Amino acid sequence: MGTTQLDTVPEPKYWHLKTVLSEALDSEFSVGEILPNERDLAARFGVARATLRQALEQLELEGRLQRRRGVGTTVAPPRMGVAVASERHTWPGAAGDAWQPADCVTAAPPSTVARVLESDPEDQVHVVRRSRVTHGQPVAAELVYIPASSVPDLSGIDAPSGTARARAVLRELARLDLEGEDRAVELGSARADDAKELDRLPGAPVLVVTTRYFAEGRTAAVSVATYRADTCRLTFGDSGGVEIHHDPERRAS
Amino acid sequence: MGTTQLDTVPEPKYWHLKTVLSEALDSEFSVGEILPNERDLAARFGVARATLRQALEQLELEGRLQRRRGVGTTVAPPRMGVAVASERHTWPGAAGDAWQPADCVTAAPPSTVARVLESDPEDQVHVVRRSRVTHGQPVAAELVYIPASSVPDLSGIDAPSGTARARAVLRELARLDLEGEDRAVELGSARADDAKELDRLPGAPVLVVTTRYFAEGRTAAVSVATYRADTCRLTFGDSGGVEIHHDPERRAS
DNA sequence: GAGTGGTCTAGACCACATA
DNA sequence: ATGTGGTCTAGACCACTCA
Repeated sequence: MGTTQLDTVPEPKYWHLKTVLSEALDSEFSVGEILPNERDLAARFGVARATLRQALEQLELEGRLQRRRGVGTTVAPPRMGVAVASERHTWPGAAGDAWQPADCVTAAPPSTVARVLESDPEDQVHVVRRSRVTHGQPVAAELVYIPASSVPDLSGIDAPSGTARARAVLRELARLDLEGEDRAVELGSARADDAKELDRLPGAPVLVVTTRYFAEGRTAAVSVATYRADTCRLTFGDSGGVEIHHDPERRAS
Repeated sequence: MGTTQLDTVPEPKYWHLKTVLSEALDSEFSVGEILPNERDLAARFGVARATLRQALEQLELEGRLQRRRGVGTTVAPPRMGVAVASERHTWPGAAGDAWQPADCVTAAPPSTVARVLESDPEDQVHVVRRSRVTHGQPVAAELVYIPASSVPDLSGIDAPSGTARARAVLRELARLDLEGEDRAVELGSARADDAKELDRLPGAPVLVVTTRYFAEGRTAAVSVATYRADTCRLTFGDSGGVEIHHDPERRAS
């Protein structure tokens, strides 16, 4: 009878915990600071460690925390803006892009890539591996799939693999007239190899950016780039993550 | 001595489980089919339910599965391509956009929004709520923050709130000359209100798209759109998720 | 070797949908 | 009423980092 209806929707403990921790992070901690370990935190809040971990996982997903096995849990800096595309379309490897070619092999593409390349899944393509580092931190790993038909004249290149070959293949690709680009972003989880390169555990959340490059009336190349979802904010457009100050009066010393 | 080094890195059970399930989904299940319940599956694979759930969670994150409390786990259809931006810049609410205005209130924006609006966090702004439905399914919820200075002449509008007011405010905003746009995409987790609108549980993974609209040399409006990360693939560029067929010969029958 | 986060277990109860 | 997924517990052991 007298039960006031305050508990209409009993909030899960981990959700409430997340809110409390989130506010504590704002007010009582600064970037880089180390939190108490999970067992202590769980005891302090009077919950099981698994419940506490559920809250921490969400905060890590949101880029508020960084957890490293054997080390501890630290307060993460704000996500960095990473420019993914500007108004100008350019080939991968164009002057001044943020990627560093690592390797190039010849292999059959995954079926999903073969489909957008409109090629036979059996046909081998060039696969250029590149990585992207920002502020001394690895933020993305990329595979560029290039059909042989897009780089017809590879006669001058003798390196069978390695960064030299990667550079050469991209240079050859750039001889085509780029007619357009097309991008898609979706959530994924890091494969074991990507995870290693991104310094995360396998299964870590990543933002997968798939880019199609059009030339000669067809899809001339496809890139699949895997960004760390915890540390990156992908930016599109000319201002690319840089703060804009239209009003000169606000640019005070 | 005789120990062959096969177990260099003992793969976690849930990871192996995820791989096995993923392959089973490809070969033995079709879209919409219901999987056995978690207790049965766990027993079948000889693991605890929590471990099985860890694998299912990853598969759901990747958009392979859909789980609903009280119902069961089903095989998800491929993610739908959702056009987020095209080469042409347009104001929110422009003719033919995919959003449906729901409401409009006046409130102080969150501090993060106030910062990009370069406004005082205390200043109230118009907040238009919109939702986006594709293939009969809610895919995104959006809040558009519009400073009063961007819609100076609201004299003709008497509706204090509701969809009528939302439409009117957007119409007024569109009188400004749009000079540019700026987008950022990052991973987030659904707030309680968004989760409800997206038919998900709070904390569900979402892709947050923040758009700045520039006019009159400043940021005239900011939109924060929250897309379901499990079902959506965000597309950028003119082809917006639609398959392109450059070669007329392939447009058979 | 001590301390951290990561994995795993075997239970229990709850909220929700459906019949 | 039954069955589903969601939450929670109290342990255990493992992999990793670092002093």
